[in-house]
Amino acid sequence: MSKSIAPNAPLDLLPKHFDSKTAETRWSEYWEQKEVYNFDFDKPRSSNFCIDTPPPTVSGSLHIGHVFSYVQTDIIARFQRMSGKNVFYPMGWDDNGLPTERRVQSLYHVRCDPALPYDPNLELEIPSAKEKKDRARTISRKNFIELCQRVTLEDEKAFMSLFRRIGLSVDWRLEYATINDHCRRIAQYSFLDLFEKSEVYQVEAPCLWDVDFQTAVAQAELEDRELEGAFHHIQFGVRDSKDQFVIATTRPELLPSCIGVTAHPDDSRYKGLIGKEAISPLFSCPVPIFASDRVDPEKGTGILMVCSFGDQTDVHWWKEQKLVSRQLIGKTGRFEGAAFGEEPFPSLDAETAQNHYDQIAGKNVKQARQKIVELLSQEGTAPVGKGPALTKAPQKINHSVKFYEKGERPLEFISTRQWFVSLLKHKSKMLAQADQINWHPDYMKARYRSWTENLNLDWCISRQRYFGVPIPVWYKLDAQAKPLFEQAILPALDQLPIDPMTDCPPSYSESQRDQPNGFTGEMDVFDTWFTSSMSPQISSHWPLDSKRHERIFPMDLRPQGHEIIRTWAFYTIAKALLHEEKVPWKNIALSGWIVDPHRKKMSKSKGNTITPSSLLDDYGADAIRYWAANARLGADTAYDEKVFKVGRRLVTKLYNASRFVLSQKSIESDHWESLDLSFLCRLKDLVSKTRVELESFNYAQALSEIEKFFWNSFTDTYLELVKLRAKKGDKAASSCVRTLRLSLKILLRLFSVYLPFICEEIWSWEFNKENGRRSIHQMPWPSLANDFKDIPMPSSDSQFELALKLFSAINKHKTGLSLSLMAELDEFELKLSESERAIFQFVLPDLQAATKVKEFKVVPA
RNA sequence: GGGCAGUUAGCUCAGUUGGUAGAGCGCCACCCUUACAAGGUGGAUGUCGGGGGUUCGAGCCCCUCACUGCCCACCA
Repeated sequence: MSKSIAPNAPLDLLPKHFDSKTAETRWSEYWEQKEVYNFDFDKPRSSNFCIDTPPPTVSGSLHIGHVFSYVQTDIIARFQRMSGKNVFYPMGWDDNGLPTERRVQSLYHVRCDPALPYDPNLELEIPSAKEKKDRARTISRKNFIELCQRVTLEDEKAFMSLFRRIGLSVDWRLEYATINDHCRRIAQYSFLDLFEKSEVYQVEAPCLWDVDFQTAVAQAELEDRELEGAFHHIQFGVRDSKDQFVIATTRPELLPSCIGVTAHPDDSRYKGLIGKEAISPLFSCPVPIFASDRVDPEKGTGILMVCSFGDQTDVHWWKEQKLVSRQLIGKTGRFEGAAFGEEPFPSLDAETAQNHYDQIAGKNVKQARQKIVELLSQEGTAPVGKGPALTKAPQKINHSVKFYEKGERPLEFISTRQWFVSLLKHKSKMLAQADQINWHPDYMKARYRSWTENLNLDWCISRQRYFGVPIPVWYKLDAQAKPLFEQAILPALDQLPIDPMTDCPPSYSESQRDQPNGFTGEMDVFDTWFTSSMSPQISSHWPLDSKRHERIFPMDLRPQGHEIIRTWAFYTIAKALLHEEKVPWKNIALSGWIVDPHRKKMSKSKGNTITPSSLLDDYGADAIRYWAANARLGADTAYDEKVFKVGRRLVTKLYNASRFVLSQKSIESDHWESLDLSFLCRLKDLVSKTRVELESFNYAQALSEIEKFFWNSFTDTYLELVKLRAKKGDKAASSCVRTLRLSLKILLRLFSVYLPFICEEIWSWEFNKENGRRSIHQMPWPSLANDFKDIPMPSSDSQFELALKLFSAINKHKTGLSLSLMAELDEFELKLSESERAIFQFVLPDLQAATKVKEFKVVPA
């Protein structure tokens, strides 16, 4: 604990320098021990301010971006707390999901194989680089999950220690991890509730599929990437005719999956073909030719092949035209076997088709493309004529291709059975919900709107992965032990959380698992957003504790990054709507990004991140917080170490000025000097202004005002003016010493939301004793009613304004003459307006003392 | 292709309802001054992205163009 210092301590008793590192540890422990940030569960909703803290993905990487946005939220939390709110400020860890799986796979060099039995004695060491060159070891799902939990536990500790070090005023009793029992219970209940409301469904249909991770993904997780591709011009024949036409495709390898051909209904070139059947080259497969206004006659050759499935439009045509499916690319991204001449692969020349396809089967997309282009280039492959079906050399183009945001190969549309949440039918409600939320900055709402308006797939929530919350469903098996997916068995609320792979459904016994007429457990887990979209309810314990829920939900503030509006914000709004027809929060604050000097977002994958710990060592937590507080909401910030230096300088100045102020002795008196009151008047304006700014989340503007006041008005002017008077020991001295102390007391509280460590340190020297030894962070925010009561406040700060102006003019004069500011001047001429002359007498004594001017000659301006 | 931001001093950024362009850093000069040399005082630095318009007056309002970043769409 900090050594306690008597009021009006001589300067030399106060430590000369501020040791930020020891102060950070000391005060973090103090706040924890004194429960300074604890939420009071007994208070009514109206007195609470609830924050839906983003649970960071604990994937091992800590970077300066984490510090940036979390500090911004902390400033708002601290302000609300000092404004009298009972602040609910939890911290969660988003630990389940792919980032953790990937980390475990690479750290331990393992892969999960759900078919393997659990090995309770598995001991894994972190392998050497040499061992990592061998094939990865396969382990059971349960062993794999245990490894994930081991890794995330370590990561969570590192995150927690960073967050404590930067002084987040989190109530750590409210900590959660999205894989823990409580979160699994809430996520699974969410599913049960949606199931009951018929807002979830399962369907076997073409879904977005990542062939590397071998899982379905949702529309929100897509990313377009610009890739080099090529238009391949391929000749098709027409059945019972000598006609031919040429399609253009970037995916020639899908030729064996061709299920149709389409052109625009108004395209005169192809009008005559509509309704006929096209014959594909190599496979001689007859497919219908139909018209569609989705075809752009300008693009390619204006006629194209529909495959199962090249893209979402193919899926659309497949459904619309009731085409057959000729899915050939399997879940691993390789072409599966097919028998040509049999349904669904008819062929007018089955033998040749099979011969061609045998050269494709087993290949991945890239290899298959190469092979098929090679085949199409052979003479005689054209359905009409004797040339190659590939009518000309491929034309290179750049086009955007859909990827899973974490994936490395383009997504495929693959038909699989997946669970979905209905969203498309709620679009208009989803848009209306957004209008009930205040967006900061306001223009960010447009991103939510455009995403919602353009949404074209329901939310695929099932993932074929391992480290996640299991979908709480079992299925009945028929007499052949085939699952009856439409006969889902759901657990009761009080059974949750469950794992259908190890838990048994009600009224069944474990011996019936996977047996004829028994049951089978759902293997899939939820999309991680399915759990994190419940973060407000995870905190409010819906539906388990309705009293708590009502006191916390809807929350007051959701802070988050603008890149996850379409995921986290969107899904959270959706869940609150579907579960309770409510909005999850009143406000959403979107923080900007940290960008590198080239204005690129800092991210681990780009390798341009900065680790916070060395910066914290060099500049101290308060200085780092100062940097974060400088950026407005929504605005991206260039990483610039100069700002840390400015922050450190502010901390030092605050420390030194406070040492001076608190070492001044004063006598009992209620006398106030006019100039002192004038200065307080200016401070009063600052107090009102900053409150307004902070209430609307404009922490950066408020800081700039406070800082400006502190440097220009307080340390550079007022303090210099009264420095000598303060030592006199009379009534006038008492007035300025009380003014200094009051100002400091107010300024420290204003700064405390930004610089909690230095402010607590200074507060502990003396002010804490006046208030029953409370932390500065438990003090009320400065207010006109409390801090200025019993002080005869003037109506304006004109006297101080004049003093500031004259003091600066005299300093300028001395500097111009290369004189020390302490140099004496015999005479100085002041040009004053009439109103200035009227108040000059109140400014004169301190001005004279501070400037050492023997005589002022006042002339009219 | 549609949309949202941004473009202000060498750098990073403020600029409230239209009223004589700002801060910090950097640079230069001066000052060892009893809270602070991890300091202080002062100085120089701008066609406010280009063009047009409204207005007595535009960094701010309107139109237009350019560039940067992002969001969304297209994806044969």
